[in-house]
Amino acid sequence: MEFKHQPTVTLAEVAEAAGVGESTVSRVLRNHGSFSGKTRERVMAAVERLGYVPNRIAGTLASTTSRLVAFVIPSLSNIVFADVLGGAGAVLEENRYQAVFSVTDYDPAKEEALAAAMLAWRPAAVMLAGYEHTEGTAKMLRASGCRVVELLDLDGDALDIAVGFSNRAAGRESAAFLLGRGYRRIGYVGHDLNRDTRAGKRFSSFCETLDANGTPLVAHEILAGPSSVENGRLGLERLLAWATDLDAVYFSNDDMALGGYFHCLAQGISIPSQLAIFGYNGLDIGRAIPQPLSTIRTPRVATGEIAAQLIVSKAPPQAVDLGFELIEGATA
Amino acid sequence: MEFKHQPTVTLAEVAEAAGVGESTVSRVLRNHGSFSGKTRERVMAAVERLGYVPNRIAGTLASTTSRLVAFVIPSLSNIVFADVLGGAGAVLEENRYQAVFSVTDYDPAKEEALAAAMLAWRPAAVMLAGYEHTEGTAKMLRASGCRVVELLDLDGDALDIAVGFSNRAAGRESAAFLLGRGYRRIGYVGHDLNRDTRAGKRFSSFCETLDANGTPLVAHEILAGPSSVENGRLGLERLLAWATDLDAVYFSNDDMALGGYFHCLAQGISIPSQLAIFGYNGLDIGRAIPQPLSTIRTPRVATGEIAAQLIVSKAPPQAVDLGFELIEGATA
DNA sequence: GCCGATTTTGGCAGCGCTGCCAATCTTTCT
DNA sequence: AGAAAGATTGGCAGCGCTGCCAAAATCGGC
Repeated sequence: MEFKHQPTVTLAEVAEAAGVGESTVSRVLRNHGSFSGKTRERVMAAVERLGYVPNRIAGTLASTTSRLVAFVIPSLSNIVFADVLGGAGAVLEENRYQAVFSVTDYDPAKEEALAAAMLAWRPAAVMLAGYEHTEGTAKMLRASGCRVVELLDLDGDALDIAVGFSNRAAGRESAAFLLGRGYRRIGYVGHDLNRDTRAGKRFSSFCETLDANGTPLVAHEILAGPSSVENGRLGLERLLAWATDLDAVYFSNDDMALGGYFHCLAQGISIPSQLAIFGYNGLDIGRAIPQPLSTIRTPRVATGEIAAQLIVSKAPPQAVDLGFELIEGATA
Repeated sequence: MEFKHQPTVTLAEVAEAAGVGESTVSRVLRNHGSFSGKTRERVMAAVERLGYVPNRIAGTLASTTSRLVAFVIPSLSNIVFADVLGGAGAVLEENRYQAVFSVTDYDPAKEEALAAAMLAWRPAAVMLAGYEHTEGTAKMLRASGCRVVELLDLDGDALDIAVGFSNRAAGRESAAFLLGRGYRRIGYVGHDLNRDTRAGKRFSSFCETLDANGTPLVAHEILAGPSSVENGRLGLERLLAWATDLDAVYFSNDDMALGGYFHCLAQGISIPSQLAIFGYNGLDIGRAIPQPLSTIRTPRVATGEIAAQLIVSKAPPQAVDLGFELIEGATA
């Protein structure tokens, strides 16, 4: 059994107490339509006296319009999604929208199930990470008629709105930067790419760029789990165990790169002279370590904000490229 | 204007298509009550054919029971709350509950407004951080009749359910640990304590413990902004500028402590011989740095999980102490 | 093949609010 | 003062679903 509410004050009771009609109370409370100043006062007094809290469930049903925005994100422990959620949440709050979320754990099947559960709330919009959805998910979203926002990726075809940046471009520019600095024997340390397809896109375009330069990737180490500092450390340790003459390593993101950085610190490998390190995301912590991390800063909070704004303002379908910024730190 | 849905399939249409009554469809879909196997098949076929997605708004209204759980948290960029949210979200998902959230930015007035907005959704429970709420918030929550869970703090009186651990005990044990290691000239670097009252509790009981030992806190530096690695670095730099003979520094949390650690690394201050560092939270990254951070590990994910379980299982009012673990790293 | 017990069903009144429309009250203008 | 134009109101039918209850179908045993 679900939780059953104790009897609460209803709009009808407020109307009764204020000696006005229900619709009048509704108008006053939503500040919509016209009513006199004294009516307003009487209604507000009754609301105050009875401690009335409007029932949004009923309101949403009656108006068949929704101010819910559903987020279906891969993970919350990954700061990236927390940032996006935070950025979007702030904008939605200002506009009296409500954010609902669920976490897929990078599992497409789970994404489909959760998206379906979300649609049952008849949200104004559903926000998801990236373009890689099951066919069922895509079909369901299209049929739902609600707005769909795909976040943090622009390499693909959007269902409706897309906000983010190109991961392929990020991979490409990372490679170009390292090549420009003269590094030639480059390795890669990453986490599970089947699940994090955006990291996969970065990696493949990174490799293509190296190939085009005639200096293909020398070695890579891919760990099964999610990205983490510890996995980054471990990954670099393993990579260096057999690829002994690397001059630079590209990491799937800053968490991993920090792990690599710490490994070097602990092993006395000097950065960047012996080994250069390059990350992805531009986390704040990367700027606070003794040698600021060379990385690409992504507009995570802005992605959430813009996405929310587009929904709130009922913008037409579009893809918004927020770009990213390459940060020349001290590690590469 | 809010988003208006395109006409969707309703339960009545499914009933019509399947040639059964509405209540029968409802029973089959919720797997509740009795119905024959062939009826089930016919209903499911119609559902499939029409692409029916139940409307939870209507269902919730009709049943006056809710499977929404509202989170009112101070911040999402602080990993602590993201962890709690993640832990709770997983459990709620399994039980077909839905998480809704909003972010107060550590502002009690905003918390009150957001709590009110949340109650309008008639959630089964509201989860908040700690005990420090405005009187209005407390009154509203009590009157709502919905379950209330206060998280991450046990030093105070719970409105209904509390899940977490004692921040005062954490502060005390941190002090005792440092004293036990022989440190006597101890300083503190923290972030805005008026807003983060849990950090405030740790700090005050930390100081009390030092006082009781006859070796009061030597110096402290409190930064205005939120906790961050950069603020930790800056805070320690400032502290050491005038408190030159400290032998240990207690930080308001691991983010700050990491900043301090990096400052020492960059300045060639050897840890812990010249200066010991102690944090709070037990973030993973603290274990991946060359010298594992000495800190207190808090059960953040478990806090969320347990809180969600108590709500799902309709547990009676109670305070659950999940404790914490002091980690003897290499920095103190 | 009939009767009571049990399982399946359908009908329909709400859940609490909003949207629409008609009714009432004020103003304003001639 | 009388009429037209506006400004305020209240009534009430839903929004789509669930809960309750009675009706219909099925079952079992003699």
